[in-house]
Amino acid sequence: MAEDLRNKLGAQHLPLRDQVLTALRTAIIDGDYLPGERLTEDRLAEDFGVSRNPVREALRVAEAEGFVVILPRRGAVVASPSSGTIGDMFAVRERLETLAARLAAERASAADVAALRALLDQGREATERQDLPRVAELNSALHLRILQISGNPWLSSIAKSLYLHVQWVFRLGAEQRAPHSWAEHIQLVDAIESGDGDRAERAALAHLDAASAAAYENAEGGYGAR
Amino acid sequence: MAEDLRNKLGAQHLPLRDQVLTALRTAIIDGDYLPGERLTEDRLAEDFGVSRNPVREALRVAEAEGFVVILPRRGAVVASPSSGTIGDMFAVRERLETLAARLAAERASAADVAALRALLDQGREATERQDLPRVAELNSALHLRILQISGNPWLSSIAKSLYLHVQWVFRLGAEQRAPHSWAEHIQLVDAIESGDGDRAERAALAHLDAASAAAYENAEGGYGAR
DNA sequence: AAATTGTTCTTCGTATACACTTTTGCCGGA
DNA sequence: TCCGGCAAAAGTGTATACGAAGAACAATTT
Repeated sequence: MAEDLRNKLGAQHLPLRDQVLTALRTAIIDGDYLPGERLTEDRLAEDFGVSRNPVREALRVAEAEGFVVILPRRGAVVASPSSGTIGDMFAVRERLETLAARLAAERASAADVAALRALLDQGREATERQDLPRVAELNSALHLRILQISGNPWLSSIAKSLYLHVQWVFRLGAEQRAPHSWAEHIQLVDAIESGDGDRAERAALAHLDAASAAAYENAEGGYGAR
Repeated sequence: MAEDLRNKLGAQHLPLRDQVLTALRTAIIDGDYLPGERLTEDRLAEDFGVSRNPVREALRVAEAEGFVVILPRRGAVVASPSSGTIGDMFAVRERLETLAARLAAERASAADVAALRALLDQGREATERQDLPRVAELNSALHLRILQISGNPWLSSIAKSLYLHVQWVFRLGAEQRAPHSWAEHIQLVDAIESGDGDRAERAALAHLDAASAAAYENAEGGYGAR
């Protein structure tokens, strides 16, 4: 069986449109392109060094993901993360991530738990080093991993896109909460390891409530501008 | 603010890519393009009578929505609705739509309830006429409306895309359950009208459990083919 | 029969063109 | 000065063509 499709030449070829999409997302999340900013196709094409076509295709997906808003004949502008309030986002996360925690608890293998523990360690270390961007990154990695362990592809794909927005809100403000939340992560992983779905769900809920409260506090000043 | 952007001339112009996307989705949902079928850009362009560009852009979004799978350098094939099992889908719907029902109960205006009742009536009538496609359509319309009434844009947008897949599974099999489920819909709308969030959530849950059971029964034979 | 080579089909990206809309900036007039 | 309106500029939407590269499949050779 020549099942080496994974290593075929073309399979590892990342189409430009995907690279552009990734670059565009990170640029938006990192605040290089600010909410409300106009994104003309020519400008993006130049920024990324490609032609208009890959840019256009990336823009359509970015729109579907909610990172840009496209008005017919007027072009794309960076969406406002506040549109779709923070509270609404947390309400959905609460439903989704608690389910993920429960499923993960019921299905996690020893290897899965080990991977989570490893992330936990790296997170603690990064926290000690006060490396906030890294902490935020590991925070995302941990949650994404739990989603994946849950084994529910719908959950996983929905939450993945949702989580990019979480990061966006995070970066624009409450990054300093990340260290604080790390203790809750340990509770969550412990609960998953125990295999107790109810307990895992409770831990996830507690974590989200705390994060939500912090986000609100932090948002008092920040958003809604434009 | 003179935010009359909605009624500007160009604003009501539907770009071809959007029309193509809609047509593509319905073609897939209706089974005109079958799971596993190869979709070459030229073929689609010809089918829809447009050039390749709008097709490509529509394909990227369809991929993001999970209706097609795109393999680099090999093109797009229609996804299998079974990928991401039915059970997984219902698990997510349960979390999301119960929340929607609760929020809708808490926020529904009299006009909202009236709109739901109107859909209910149309549904009853279509059921009596044994017009199954129409019943399925109204079923979606009702659920989508509840989502919208919930007022949570995240919930709404996520569930909207999820619901297209629900329809897909539906059409490929369990369409005959729709009439049966109509009684549950009445319960649900009653609960929403009452303003009792808990009760609405319970009604939504009951509805989903019944739908899930029916889907399972119906799926025994059907999917996973190819 | 197995391996190799060619041929063809497609996708991917670029470039170009052009119609049509929106935006902008300028101008003259009140 | 401020206003309205008009014309140029900018930008999107769509179509088309072309070349490069990979994948699929058939033909050929070993």
